[in-house]
Amino acid sequence: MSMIQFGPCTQKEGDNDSPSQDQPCSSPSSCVAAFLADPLENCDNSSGSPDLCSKQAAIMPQPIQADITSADEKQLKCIKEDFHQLRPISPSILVNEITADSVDCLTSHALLNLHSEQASDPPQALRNDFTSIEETNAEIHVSDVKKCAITKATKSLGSSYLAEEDPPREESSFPVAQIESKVKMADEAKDIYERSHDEQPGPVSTDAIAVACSQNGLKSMDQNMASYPSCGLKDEDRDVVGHNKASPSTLVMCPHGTQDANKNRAEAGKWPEFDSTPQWLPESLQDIQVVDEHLDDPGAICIVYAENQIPYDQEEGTQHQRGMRKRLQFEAVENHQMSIVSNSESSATPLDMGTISDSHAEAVATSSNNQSVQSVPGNALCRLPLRIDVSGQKKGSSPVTAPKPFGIGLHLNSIGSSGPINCNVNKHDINLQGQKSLSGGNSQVLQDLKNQVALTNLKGNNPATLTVTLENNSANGNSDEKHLENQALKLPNSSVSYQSPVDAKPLQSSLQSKRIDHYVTPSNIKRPLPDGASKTLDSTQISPRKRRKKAPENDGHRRCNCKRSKCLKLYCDCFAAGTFCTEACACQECFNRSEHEDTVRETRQQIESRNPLAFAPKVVLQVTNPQKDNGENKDTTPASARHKRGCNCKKSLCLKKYCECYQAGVGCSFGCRCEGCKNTFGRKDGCGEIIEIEHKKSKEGSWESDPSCGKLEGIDLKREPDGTKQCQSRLSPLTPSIQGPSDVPKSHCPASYRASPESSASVLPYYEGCPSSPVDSMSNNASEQEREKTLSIVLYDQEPGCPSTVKVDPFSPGWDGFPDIHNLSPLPNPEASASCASVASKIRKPKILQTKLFQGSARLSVGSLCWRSSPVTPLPPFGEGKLVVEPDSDSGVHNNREDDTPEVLKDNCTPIKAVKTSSPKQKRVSPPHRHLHEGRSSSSPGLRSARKFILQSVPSFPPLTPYSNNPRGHGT
DNA sequence: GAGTTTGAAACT
DNA sequence: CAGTTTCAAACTC
Repeated sequence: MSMIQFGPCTQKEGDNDSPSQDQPCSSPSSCVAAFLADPLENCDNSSGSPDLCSKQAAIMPQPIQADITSADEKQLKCIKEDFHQLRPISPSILVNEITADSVDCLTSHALLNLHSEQASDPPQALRNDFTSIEETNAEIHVSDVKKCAITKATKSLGSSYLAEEDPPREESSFPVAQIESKVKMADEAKDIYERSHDEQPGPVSTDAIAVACSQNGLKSMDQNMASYPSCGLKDEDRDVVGHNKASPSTLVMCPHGTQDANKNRAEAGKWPEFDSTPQWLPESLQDIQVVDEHLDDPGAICIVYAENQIPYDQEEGTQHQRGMRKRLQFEAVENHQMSIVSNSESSATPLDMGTISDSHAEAVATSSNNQSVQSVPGNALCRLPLRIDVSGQKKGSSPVTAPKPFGIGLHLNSIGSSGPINCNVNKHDINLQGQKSLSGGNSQVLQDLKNQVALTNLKGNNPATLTVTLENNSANGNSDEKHLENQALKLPNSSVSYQSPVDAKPLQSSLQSKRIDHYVTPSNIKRPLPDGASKTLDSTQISPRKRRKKAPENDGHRRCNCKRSKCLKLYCDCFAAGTFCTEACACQECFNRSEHEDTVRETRQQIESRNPLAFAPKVVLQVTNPQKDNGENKDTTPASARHKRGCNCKKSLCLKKYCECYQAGVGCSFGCRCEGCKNTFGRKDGCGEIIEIEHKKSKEGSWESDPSCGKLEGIDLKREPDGTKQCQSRLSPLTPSIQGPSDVPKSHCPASYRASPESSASVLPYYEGCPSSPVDSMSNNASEQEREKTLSIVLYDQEPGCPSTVKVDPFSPGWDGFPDIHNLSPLPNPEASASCASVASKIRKPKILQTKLFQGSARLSVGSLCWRSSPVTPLPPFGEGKLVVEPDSDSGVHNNREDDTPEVLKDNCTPIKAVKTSSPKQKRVSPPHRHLHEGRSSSSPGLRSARKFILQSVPSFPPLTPYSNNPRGHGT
């Protein structure tokens, strides 16, 4: 079918001459953008003016709107043709679906529109379309999960349709009321459009979303097209299109680079007549604007979210008319790296998926308010590095390009937990909470949203807080969801919270860098929801104790139980998470309420003054940048998560939730000062399981006793005076595994992990993306163990430095999720270094190389990720964690950006401070750089070769560079 | 459910 | 910066 049109999304390998133009569909979002753009691309083919069509359509960076250039007869024709072709497919629908599923928080609105406006479209058609889409996905690199999401979305649509015709068959489906509201909104938009149309034929205001497809326009398109089969255009439609007057809901996706945008802007004045682009955009597009403004980030996709589109029922009227837009920029994360799913096919990053689906759900939820959202695709992890462009939001001015997402972070304290998806974007804070099963606790959710919004406002500077929480309602989850879950992470609950660090600083910094940190909070992990946690109960009515017990699980949101801190200290999870306490909290004398906003703000500031990172995510999920998402990297996993500061466990062995690392479901890192670490997610040694082997040999009693240890031999764990473990490698530097090409990749994974737990390690917690989730691994213990052995050994060898010995200052600038090679090298103690030196030294490479190695390993080691977590490791009761996905450390290498460090971290943490914060008590030896050098020099050829291999095999991470499949863009 | 343990956060 | 205290969650019984 016409679906072929979408094919381009994948990028034409051959066509990618102009970076700006061709954006690889590295990430779902990007794919989506491409998707949208595709139709236009077709134009290219036909018209011969490739750039024009596609660019116009896609480009539209912010100001976009105006981009639509003069109507070229030819183009018009082309457009018409394209349109005609698309028509059958109902591109808009497709877009909507895709958007909903793939784009975070973007599409819900569009979806609604669909329901309201496109009721006429047969669900089946949609399904068909989706099917086509799914087919297309392969090219697009959409993971299966995503596909599922799409499918689900489709179903949802279908249900929606049904709903219109036949009221709510499903609770989760869009209620008629919503539809009506949507219609109403559309009407309003239309009115606005008309008015504006009369008033402003000219350039589109910043608010207006580029693609002039107003809802009306879409509607007209859909409705009117029928009457104009030939071209599907009507005068009316033309007008709509031609006038920038994009309705608030207008969404534009522009895969193209800024340049194009500028170009379009220049032409903006011409608008009118017809610019095909806008018109052709699907409705969904109307709602969402995706702009790729980043020159440096070819793959990055910026999504603009019109505030007015936020479906808050309450705010419908006002918001619609507002020119403010919220822009989400999704960095096209290379799915591979992030890909969680075991599915080889899925190149899509879990994050993306989660984001998408969540967004979808979220959007729906938002629009519907209390309505439950059904189609939340489950647990897909959102690894998508999101970028929210907050800058432009408040004022509606042209959106400023948001800084590339550094990553996703989990705040251990983050409240958001399971279930709800919160997208708080800046001022308006699009705080959407979509719950799969909204049947209950809506009020609570609402309250939470309010709180968050309030909080966001409170944060003021805070550019944006996006919290996406995917809650896995196994109970309620439909098969699709479950399916997604399975594919995705198998996390019981995964939540992604995207939060700006609560404060302005981060914001500021982000503004500077134009980036925002993304925090992912798998709250689910941390605290699985109990069944029914409907927490509409008034907390006050419940005894503190009861509440306390209940609180944690509520609707997935963490509830505090503070008694003395007044919820104004970091002890308070709510406060720490940057949210207000809710009724569900059992806290006493709580000041963390909207009523005390000022107090809260002040307190926060105070705390931040003390520790700039206080509100930063505790766990950083580092996303490797998939440079090339050619589909080659399907198996690579993306990221790793580490507790920034590291834990300091003494007695819990990092096997209990006392341990923040464990709680967050991440392995301990070098930054941890824990003693006797047995974190099943990964040991701080970096050696992870590898080191365990040595335990037997090691003198450390605790370690020796560790049953888990001993898998691997050849490495000695040595404990440092401070309790940290040192590992001495007895292994020969070169192990067969290393040499073996096939093994190399896997082996790398661990290494990466070890390399810089905090820094760049890009290994995601197994649960997140590892195909071999704990469960899986458990099933495959034998093989897994064996593999681990091999891997561990290899890793060891490859490890730049003795993992255990190497300590990275979590807070060091490099740390922030970026692998700071600087930090990597050092051996804590001479002895350790010496012991490790033999091995490590051989391994060591230039910082950059190491980084790449990590990245590569991350990517390559889907299995490796798993590897970290012991196969046997039970699924930890994940709690909420704040996971931040940060850009690849090494991205810097590829990246033009000078500093990849997340803004939050960057700004707030000076090295000194960082250090201070990170480890007051920990004994860390700053890594002697010399070691690094020595290591390099001494590195054995074999090792070198191994690394080389790694580097070669692993696509460089374009940290900041857009994730594009397009090789060109990376310049690798 | 009460009490204990634990480790982060806060304080000195 | 290190040590101590406070705090609330996690855990145990």
